[in-house]
Amino acid sequence: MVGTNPNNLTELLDAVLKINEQALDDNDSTKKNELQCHPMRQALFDVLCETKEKTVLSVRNPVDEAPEDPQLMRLDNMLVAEGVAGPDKGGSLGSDASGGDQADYRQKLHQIRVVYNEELRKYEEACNEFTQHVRSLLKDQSQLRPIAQKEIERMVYIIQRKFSGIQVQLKQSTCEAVMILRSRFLDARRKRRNFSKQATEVLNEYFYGHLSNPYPSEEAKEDLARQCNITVSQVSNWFGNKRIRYKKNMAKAQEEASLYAAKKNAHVALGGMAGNPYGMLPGAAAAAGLLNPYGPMNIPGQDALHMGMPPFDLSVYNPQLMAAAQYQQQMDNTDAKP
DNA sequence: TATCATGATTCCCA
DNA sequence: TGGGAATCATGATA
Repeated sequence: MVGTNPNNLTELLDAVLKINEQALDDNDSTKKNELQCHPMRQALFDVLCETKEKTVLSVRNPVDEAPEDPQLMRLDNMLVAEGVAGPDKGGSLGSDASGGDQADYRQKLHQIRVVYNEELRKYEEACNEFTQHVRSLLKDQSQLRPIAQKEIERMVYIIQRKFSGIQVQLKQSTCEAVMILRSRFLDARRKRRNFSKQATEVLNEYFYGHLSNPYPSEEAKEDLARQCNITVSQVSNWFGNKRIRYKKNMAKAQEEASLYAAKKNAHVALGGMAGNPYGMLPGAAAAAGLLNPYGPMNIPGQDALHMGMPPFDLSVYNPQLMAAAQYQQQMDNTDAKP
């Protein structure tokens, strides 16, 4: 409690009441000054503040019950994880998303980031401006009525809590926008897009070139993925599908196989032995373009292809053809199993 | 618009 | 955990 002389206090209260009665206004500067300069002014001010503190403000004390808002923390964490808040990570959908989608996703995420930061900046500006305004207003008011610094701080805190609610809304709607964007692009992952013709060529060449063991190693998959400009998991999917479908539709697959073998062999015939992965003899390779490369198998139209050609089995010279036969045998054995 | 082709997903198994 | 098999979903084509 502030130490005061009761007589002086009464005198000052009288002065205040007198001033109030006379409806203190801007023109009454003499009275104002009188009040401001009164030796007991500060003492009375302190007493009134203390009383006010005890009677009114003790009922609610929000500053003491101010734990960190868990919702806000969750939103903050999420925004940082998604790359909207904090350092710009560029956004990522994981390895399954195709390159074009990734870029599109990143661009849209960047837009959200820009809008979010802009709104956040505006919010902070407004919050500061309003807080400052209230501070100075209360400070002015404290000239005339008992407002302690503590009360001003409390008021500022209340204002900031209110603004915090707006901030939560902003963060919430930003999170929602990111979620919508994310789900849209993850759904787009299911959108099937055919690989380029070149990519299919590369994959088929590898498949038919390794028919005896059409299971590319991780390194081979990575290499194929690079060549085809697709992901390793797409390569795995492709080989998984290809093996199954080759087995299911052998006749058609064999036609395709002969096509690829012919293509490869024609290339070898032109280019000689250099770079021939199958080690085929050039002469036989040239013939392979006309013959069924999967000799031991039944290929539609095989007889026509053989017309006028000596009846020899190319697979003797071509490991690829041997491999095809082996794979065929393997498939037959698998199918024969109960 | 129906049908086929094909990339992706899911479930199960060794 | 990788692969087989079934299935889904969508693109391409007649």
